[in-house]
Amino acid sequence: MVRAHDPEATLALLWDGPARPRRGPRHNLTVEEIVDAATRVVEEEGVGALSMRGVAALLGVGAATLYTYVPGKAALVALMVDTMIGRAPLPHTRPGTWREKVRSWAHEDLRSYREHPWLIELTATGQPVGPHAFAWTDSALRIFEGTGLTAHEALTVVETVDGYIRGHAAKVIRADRSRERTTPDGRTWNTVQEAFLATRAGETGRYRAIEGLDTDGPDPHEVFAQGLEWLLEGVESRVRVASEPGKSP
Amino acid sequence: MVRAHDPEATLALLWDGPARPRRGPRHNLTVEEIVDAATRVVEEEGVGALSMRGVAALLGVGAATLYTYVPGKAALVALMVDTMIGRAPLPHTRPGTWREKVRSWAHEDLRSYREHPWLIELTATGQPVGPHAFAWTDSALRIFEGTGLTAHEALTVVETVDGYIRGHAAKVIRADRSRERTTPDGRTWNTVQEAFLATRAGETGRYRAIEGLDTDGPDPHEVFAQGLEWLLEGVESRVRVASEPGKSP
DNA sequence: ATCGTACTTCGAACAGTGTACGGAGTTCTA
DNA sequence: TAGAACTCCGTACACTGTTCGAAGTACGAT
Repeated sequence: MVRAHDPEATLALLWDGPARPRRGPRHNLTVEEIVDAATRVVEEEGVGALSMRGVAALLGVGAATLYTYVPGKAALVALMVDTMIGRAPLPHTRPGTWREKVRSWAHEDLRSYREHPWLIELTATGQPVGPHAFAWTDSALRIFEGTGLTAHEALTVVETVDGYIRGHAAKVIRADRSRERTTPDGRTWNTVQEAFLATRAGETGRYRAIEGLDTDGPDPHEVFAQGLEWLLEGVESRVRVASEPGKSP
Repeated sequence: MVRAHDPEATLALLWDGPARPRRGPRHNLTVEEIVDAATRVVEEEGVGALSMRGVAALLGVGAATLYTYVPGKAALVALMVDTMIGRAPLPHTRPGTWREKVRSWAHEDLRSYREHPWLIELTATGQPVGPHAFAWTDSALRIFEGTGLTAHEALTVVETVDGYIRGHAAKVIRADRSRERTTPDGRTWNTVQEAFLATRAGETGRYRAIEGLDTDGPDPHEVFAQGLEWLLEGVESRVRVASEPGKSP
């Protein structure tokens, strides 16, 4: 197979699928089977458990065999991510005004990231853009057709919201994990840290702003929802200006 | 030393420093020296190059020695991160209105993440909260003293903006990297991908929204700045309501 | 029908990784 | 002055992604 550190090989695989060879023995596996197996691994055991050897073993082949299907682990991850993006509903097909469409896309996205945290973890490094990601962006742009925004402006909004979602998805996932993860003696990481910080926060009037908090901090999911409305309010004022001069209705 | 997978040991080290032992030979190193060395490694060679063996070698000791100073790699990372946070100026000391303070904190933060990408990469997993992070949050809350927002509401705003910044910092860093990283034959990853996608985008009217883009997409840094203003506009409308009834001026 | 070539499969090896263990040497306390 | 408590660290364990080369297979061209 082609060099591992060449994005071109990964792009070709993402967009055109495997090149069918004209000689030699038949493949016993397909790229899809490998992607499925790898996805099963991260879904059940987390990103840390994803290894070429592990995936190969799951499929009953040797580790080196995978390299005839896929240029390397990074490409496999890119395939996993793009496949997953392909499962999400396209944003422009959602009902309602542009604002309702964006809101429901954002909430659906967050839900999906929480359910499949590996999606956030594995896209942190930045994959080559696959066909599903590309089509998704095209669909997101269409949300703003008829608002008077240029394509450039619409993409600015989409990227803004996407960045917002991903930043907060990471926050929510961290909170989820610290509530799930336990110390050897059975307490959660969350309670350990909360208890520890409580002893420090009360110290003689340092941190006086934090003392003003009656309860614990706000729930990350509520923060997400509230902040999203603030962001959309700002976008809305921009859209109002764009639709004024008498362009599209 | 104490168990590696116990956050309590890390918290104690972060907040109280190393426990001074009453017997045995003196230490030849300090925790700070180790944290400095580790920071030097990630600063110069990236997160991928951070290893206990590497840090130990830099300090002229055996790898196992580090474990008498620090419970494990995760704790070392937590120390690195909190130390770095301690170097940032406290947000409430910035000049101007609350909005100007938030804006300058956000831009300064992005600049810092770009300069030290490891900060984003290493905080993705979620560290225990250290004293500098805690003090930083306290300071951020003070920005909203006198706005009529409750501490709870103020923290919602702070967390909202923080999530926004981090999501977009990740985006900007990815863009930076794809502009820097080159294939064996000298082209950047960015140009390779752009060229590839150009051949696909032109295909017979699929992706018609993307075709509407005259130039390349917007610069991630501009997206960040623009979206931040939108977000702050939404927050401002909330603050206006809070300051109306005649609470604080 | 045969030969060479392109191909798949995969064991082995390379250069790493974090961390546990146990022995040797050192320092302070009782 | 004995021994406990400590530091230092070589070694080992169970891993990682990826490359290489040998062995076997299927097809295209002759």
